[in-house]
Amino acid sequence: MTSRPAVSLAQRKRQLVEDELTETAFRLLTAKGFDAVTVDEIAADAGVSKRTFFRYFASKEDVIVRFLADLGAGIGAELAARPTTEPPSAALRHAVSVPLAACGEHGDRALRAVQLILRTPALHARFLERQAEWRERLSAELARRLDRDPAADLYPRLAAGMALTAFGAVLERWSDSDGAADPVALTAQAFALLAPALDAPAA
Amino acid sequence: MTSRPAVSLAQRKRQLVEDELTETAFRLLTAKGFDAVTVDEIAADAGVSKRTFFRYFASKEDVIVRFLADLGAGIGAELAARPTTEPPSAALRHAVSVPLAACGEHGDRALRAVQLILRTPALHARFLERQAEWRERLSAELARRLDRDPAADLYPRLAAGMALTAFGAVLERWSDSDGAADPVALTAQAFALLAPALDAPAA
DNA sequence: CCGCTCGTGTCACTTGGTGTCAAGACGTTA
DNA sequence: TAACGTCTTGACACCAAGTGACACGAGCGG
Repeated sequence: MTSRPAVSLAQRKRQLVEDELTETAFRLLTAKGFDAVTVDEIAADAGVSKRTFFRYFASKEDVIVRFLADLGAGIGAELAARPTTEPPSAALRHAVSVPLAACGEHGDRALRAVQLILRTPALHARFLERQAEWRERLSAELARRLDRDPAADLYPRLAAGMALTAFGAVLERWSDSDGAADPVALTAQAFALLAPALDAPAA
Repeated sequence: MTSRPAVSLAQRKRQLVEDELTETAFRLLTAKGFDAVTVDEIAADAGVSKRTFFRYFASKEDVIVRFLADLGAGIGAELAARPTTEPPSAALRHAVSVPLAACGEHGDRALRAVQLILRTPALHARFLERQAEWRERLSAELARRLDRDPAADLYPRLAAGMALTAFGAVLERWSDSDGAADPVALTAQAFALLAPALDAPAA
């Protein structure tokens, strides 16, 4: 009777467990603080074993950070999708705006995740690690786009770093304002400041 | 007969233990890799107990990272020492050059520390954490210096981020070149690229 | 000489994280 | 329906990073 589902039952179960784990972790961690909650506690509360928790997440930090990490992972691809005619500052601004805008829309959930991350050293460290990965992708994409030699030329690396500096600054402002500030507007401001360096004629 | 020493015996003993621990950790970690060495091993090799190790260092990462962290901790102070008449790009360049030049002079030791840090995720993460602290100091100092309101103005935060982006990029190049590249020259290049944004007329 | 403080070692403990294995749920085929 | 292979899970043991408590000994002041 029921048509064969596009995703198997097993896959849906897996997704269910992951969601439950994320949900539970989120609730407990925001309520009690990162260090005051053990993985055992999260797992028990979600109705699975500790071992299962680690089959879904690489670390305790991962549950929270993955939230943002997934958003930012696409930055490199966003940049690649921008027309080559666009000056770097505009292309980077658009690439960075995508995850930031997504944050703004996700509302409360994303806000609390960001606040937790920025205020918890362990989470912040993991987040910075992810950013470093994004930076490498961005840098490579910029080098390709502008046909620069990334081994001899500092520009791609610095431009990628500047874009992510803007990203971090905007995220911080947004977090500190409890979501009141507009991420996209802040991004525009930041890139207006960076543009003179980003778009300077080739050295 | 011997005059009362400026530093007490106890203090010198403490320094001795710390140096021995650092030395041992450095040797073992660079030889076998970060994950392949336990704290027990380092402590035993240095002739103390694991407990003592943790009385000197907050974590396994700390032994190595403190190396660089101590260098960079002074960046904020360096900036404060620069004349106010200097444009931001020059002042920041000098502030950042100090620890970088120190790296270049320390020779092999610093180089291997940096390479270990940049290639080991756990160490890299801790290092990024430290950098975030430096950035806050730098940002506050810039705001004071230029009389900008750090709550409303993105400039201090972004400028500090740019300076540290340059710092990181130079460190990476230096590390990848096995110490062949000149850190100070690289820093000059980097800041030449950033200057148009750093020194842009006030928004 | 006595007592004090400080650094250290020992021991026990918590917690993050992993390897292993056996048991159950599911999909497939006969 | 029965049998088979795969995937996921829980239970258990285990390792290593940290931490707290306490007892011991060396140096120092009275």
